[in-house]
Amino acid sequence: MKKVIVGLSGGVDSSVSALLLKKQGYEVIGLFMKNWHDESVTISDECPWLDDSNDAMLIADKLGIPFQTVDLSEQYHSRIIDYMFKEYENGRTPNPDVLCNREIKFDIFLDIALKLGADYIATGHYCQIDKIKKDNKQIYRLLAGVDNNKDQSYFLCQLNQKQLAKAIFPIGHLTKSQVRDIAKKNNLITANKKDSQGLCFIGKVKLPDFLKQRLTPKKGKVIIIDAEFKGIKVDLTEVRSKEQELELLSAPFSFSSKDGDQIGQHNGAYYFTVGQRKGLNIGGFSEPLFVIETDVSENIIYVGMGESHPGLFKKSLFVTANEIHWIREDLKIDENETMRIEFRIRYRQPLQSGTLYRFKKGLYILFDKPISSVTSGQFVSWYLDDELIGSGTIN
RNA sequence: GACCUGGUAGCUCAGUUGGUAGAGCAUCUCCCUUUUAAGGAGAGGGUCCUGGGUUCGAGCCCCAGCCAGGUCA
Repeated sequence: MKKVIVGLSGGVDSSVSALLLKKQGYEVIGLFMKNWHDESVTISDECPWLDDSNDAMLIADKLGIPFQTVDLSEQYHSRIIDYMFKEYENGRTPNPDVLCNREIKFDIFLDIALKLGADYIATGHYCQIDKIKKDNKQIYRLLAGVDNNKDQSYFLCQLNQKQLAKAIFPIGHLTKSQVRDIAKKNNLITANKKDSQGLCFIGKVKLPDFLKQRLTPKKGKVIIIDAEFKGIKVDLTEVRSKEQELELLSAPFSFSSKDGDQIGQHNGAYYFTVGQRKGLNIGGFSEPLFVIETDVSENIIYVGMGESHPGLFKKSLFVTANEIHWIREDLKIDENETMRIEFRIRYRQPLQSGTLYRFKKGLYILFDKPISSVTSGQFVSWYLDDELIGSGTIN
């Protein structure tokens, strides 16, 4: 009998995952990860993990499976929190939950599970794994969850073959409402529990407040860039190669404080991110203002008025060579090769179509249509149909 | 110094022939969502510059003053 260790979070998805594994005949063990202690930065009034671990325990009890708790907060701190602060400090916008899967759930947690003698680990993610044989080699495909509204493949975009080989996603073929129905029919106490939100393991936080723990407030200028400003237009007349064209199209704007009027002050450019609307605290305009660029070294925020301001849109993005990640290494393209793909640059974004271009320095994606708020530090993941085949950090 | 224009929610402004005020933006809350964002719904918020006067009644009319911007000497 194969042994599976399931990460029980105390939510309905992992509860049903454990239940289904049990019904499929696996030897199932529930493991609860505690990764965060500090309640001072969360918004919710109560101690979130205490309820969750309690629910996880009750589920394990109900299913008649062994249950354990592990405290990975030290590793979570060094691998996720530190990364987060470093990225924000550099003016990028990290995605800690993508990292959490790569570094915690499918690395440290996986190790623990293997040491406990597990054959697999399982989580309640809405995504699926498919196995194929190619050249006599076993290949694992990461597929989107059937529930189009809940597909969480994006958060697993940094996993590799080794990790996928050990992973089971028992609810990926179900919709959220089916999962809840199963939970109800089996009298699981988590059946009607609200979906978890906020940072994985930490919960809801107000980001600027969270960042203030380590990034000290610094007053700086907010400058408005006119929609007609010539520095926004990309001049392609002198372009000689595709690589050069893509470089220009994906480059960040290099505004200076003279390119527009100062309309206000902020408390630190690194608290803001491209595409952001709320929190600027500047009114008096006929349309909302959006951040179109932040300059952390000069501590300046550049904004534009209206959601269709040209400064919000990009035609291309770049991933440096060492940050390209292929889940399907057998499909990876070499230098000077291209590939038609679909992609998304954030969770729940509808898939966009575009073309990959691989050069020595890295990988470009040329979008079929301009995309708003392309944010450095975020992950782009690319797909063939519903299979996620690779990802990278947006430069 | 004279004249002109304006002083209405945090900001930018609208308020018809006088009947005790509105819009956008901002803010807050909720929803959505394993938080880059965005998006959706709702809410709060005004001595209508001050002091007089006319009127049953004034943000709107009259007078004086204060403040801001402008024009002319």
